[in-house]
Amino acid sequence: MLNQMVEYKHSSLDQVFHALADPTRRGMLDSLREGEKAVSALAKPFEMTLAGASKHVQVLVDAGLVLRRKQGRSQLCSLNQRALMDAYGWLKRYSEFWNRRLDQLAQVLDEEKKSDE
Amino acid sequence: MLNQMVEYKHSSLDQVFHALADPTRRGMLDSLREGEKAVSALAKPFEMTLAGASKHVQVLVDAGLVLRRKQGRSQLCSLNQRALMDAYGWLKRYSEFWNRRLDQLAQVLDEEKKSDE
DNA sequence: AAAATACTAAACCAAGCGGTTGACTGTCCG
DNA sequence: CGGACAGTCAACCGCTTGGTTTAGTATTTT
Repeated sequence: MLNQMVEYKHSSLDQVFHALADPTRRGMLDSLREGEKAVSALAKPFEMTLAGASKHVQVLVDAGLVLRRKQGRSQLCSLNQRALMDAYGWLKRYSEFWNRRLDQLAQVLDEEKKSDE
Repeated sequence: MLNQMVEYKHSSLDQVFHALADPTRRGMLDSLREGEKAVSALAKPFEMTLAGASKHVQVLVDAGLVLRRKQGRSQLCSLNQRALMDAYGWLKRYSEFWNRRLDQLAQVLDEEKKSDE
């Protein structure tokens, strides 16, 4: 529980977006949408040593995007909603920005249409 | 193996998320929501040389997040919707993933509630 | 007990990043 | 015209990144 609180300390958006900026890591997240997977299973689709893949997983965990739990000699990974939603929420403001602009545009076009008639 | 990576290779998402991973650049995007601004105006809030800020703007332009047009000796920058929406769209899949999971959870809880009654 | 599996840690390397300075190109103004 | 202003370019610097190899620790299998 202390872990959970400390996990998202400072400016996590830096870490989250950085983690998302790599195609291997985005591929791993995609893969995790199918369910919990071991590190070696996540690594399989990529031409890379296990050690390399393990480092990518660590980046995802540090960013709070992925949770890891030990089971036997495996580390089972799963998606963590929190950090993804942080990034999603940040971008949402821009979606709202553009929807507003598009609404304004629609309004302008409507006015023009009316004055045409 | 590499085939499965092809989907993400050369992806502009790399550039977009990389651009978003820096607080200075996110600050510039925020600033641009107020409207078109010159590079020097974008640079002002940050303790940084103009040359440094100019490089950040270049990263945003390369990622397709910002448009630049010349006016006199100024370069006027504005938000570009496309790349932001690419990133937003990518993350949206995870929002859908979690909504689905939450729906399932709600359903399970509903079932439990019914059998309690 | 021995061997195989699933990782992580550490050291290393080339390439890239964020930042600076200094020189340069245009553009505006007195 | 000659400065001042807005910005980019190029070289450089220290640090980080993505990848490797090699070694080591648990854990499972035989």
